[in-house]
Amino acid sequence: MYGYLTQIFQDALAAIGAEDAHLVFESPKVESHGDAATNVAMTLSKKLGKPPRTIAESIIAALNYDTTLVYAVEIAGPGFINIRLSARYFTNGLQGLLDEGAAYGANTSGAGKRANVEYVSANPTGPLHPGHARNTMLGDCIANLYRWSGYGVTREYYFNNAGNQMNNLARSIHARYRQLLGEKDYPFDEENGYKGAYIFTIAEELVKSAGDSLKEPTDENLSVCRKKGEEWCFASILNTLARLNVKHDVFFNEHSLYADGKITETVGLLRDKGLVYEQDGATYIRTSELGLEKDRVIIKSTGEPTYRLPDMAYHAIKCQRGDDIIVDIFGSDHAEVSKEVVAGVKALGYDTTKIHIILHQMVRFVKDGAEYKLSKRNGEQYTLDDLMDDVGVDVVRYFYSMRSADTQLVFDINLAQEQSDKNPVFYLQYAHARCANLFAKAQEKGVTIETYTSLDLLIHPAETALIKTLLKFPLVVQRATQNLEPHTIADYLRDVAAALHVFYHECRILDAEPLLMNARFALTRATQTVLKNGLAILGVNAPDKM
RNA sequence: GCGCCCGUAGCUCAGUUGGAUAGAGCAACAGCCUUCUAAGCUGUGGGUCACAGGUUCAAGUCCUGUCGGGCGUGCCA
Repeated sequence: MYGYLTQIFQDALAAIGAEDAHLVFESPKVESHGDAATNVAMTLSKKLGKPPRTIAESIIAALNYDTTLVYAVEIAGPGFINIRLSARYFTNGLQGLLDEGAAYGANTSGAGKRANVEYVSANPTGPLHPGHARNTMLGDCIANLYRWSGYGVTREYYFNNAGNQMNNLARSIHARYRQLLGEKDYPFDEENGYKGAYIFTIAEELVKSAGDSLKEPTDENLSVCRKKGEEWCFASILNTLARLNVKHDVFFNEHSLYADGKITETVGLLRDKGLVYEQDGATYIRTSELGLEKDRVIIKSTGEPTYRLPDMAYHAIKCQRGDDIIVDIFGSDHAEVSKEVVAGVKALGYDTTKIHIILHQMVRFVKDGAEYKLSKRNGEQYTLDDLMDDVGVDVVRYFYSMRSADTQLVFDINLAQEQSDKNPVFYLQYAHARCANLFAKAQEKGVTIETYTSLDLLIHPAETALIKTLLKFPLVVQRATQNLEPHTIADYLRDVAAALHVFYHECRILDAEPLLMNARFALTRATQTVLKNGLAILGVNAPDKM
């Protein structure tokens, strides 16, 4: 939107010998401040040793612009330069929007580059619960943003089907299996075991397929339980993700790191750097020498690595792949670990500046005004599937995408369940459906709109306000990508919907004069396009009817 | 104790990388449907931006401290 302005201002700045100035435009909150404003004169004050307003005057004097696009340029306040654009500037932009259509909002800043986004990465020890959705949505939307910025994107899922957690799963299943065979008092590890009802489901399937042949808790039988559990849980997770319309390109099994010797290799490399020592039978990494709080165990005295070590080996592999950007999504409980992993990978000599770690705060659930616990004492648990059943996929996707990652978000189950105007996602979808409905109505009446010819007629305040909002979309996408903040898309789309509703309310479309009707349909199509494209980034449907 | 994240309207949250008069939704109140979808629009009330200092032309935003919350501080992940 500020492309032309940037160009003419850069020329003017060069003319006064300040070509390296930091030039930024913003859209003023107050209408009397014009359509675009820059504080560049104030930022130059110190460097040039002149008062801001004087600098602003010389910039304006050096400014050459097309008067059919720029209506007025003036100095205001302490030294702001306010620019008022002419209607033509906006209608040109609107025409560009219509020409780009489904691609409007995309940019090519990532052309030829590759981004790897790792998210979800839940181990196959149970169904996904609503807390997992935050990680999932952040990752999925960020991956979408990279795609809109022209990157080649790989969506990756890292999982571990070995180790302690899986052993617990196997023992839990086996205990439930024995209980189902009639031994009601067969001991279940209440402290470490998985208490969910799904464990009974898995055990029941084992009873059906294997009878009582797995009765003894031998390594062999437990391994059958583990395998069955893994398959069941993974199927459950993939099914949930499919409902959410989340699809990964790569599933990376932690176990492969052992098979390929990457674990031993990584320890060896760290040892060569003098970063490894033994104590009390365990192997430590000197993270305290890498700027962190203390040293950490990477191999337990039992000989098993802790989660840090495979994570380091995994990230080393990710760094070797040649992606330009590597994104990891973690809950804030992984904050310390992620620092350790990055420090370790950096110590191995990799460029860790391309690793971006998104830490998100936890989600609290509220129902009927009180804290809602996802897992009950009796082993029953509220899953992400349950949540989708209760509120719908679009609501889930939107609610988890609408907040910044660093807020401790409160998920109000009642509000999400509300199929009414209280629910913010419907506000956006309704706006899109309204646009679609206008075209449907036009078709009914036999009105055909093939080309848009008279955009200059769009001069109603509600129309220009809407156009201005629509033209910000590419900038919003760019910023959201750069900052890895998908929630700004959700915020922006609310503005678009609000502007559309005002336009719809104040301007008749179908019964306007033919030329004006044509122009208003152009604006309607443009709005529909932005809503659809924006919702696509969030992965939320844009229905034609509601 | 220490580290990280946070504290903005009654509630849930934005806040354009330090800009002009701090915004939105919900909740409350008052209006608008014989007219393209009222899941909409318009208006009103609601704030010591946790608190105290500091940095500068300018601070919700940056720095320091205090208070309050979350998460870490495992040879769990």
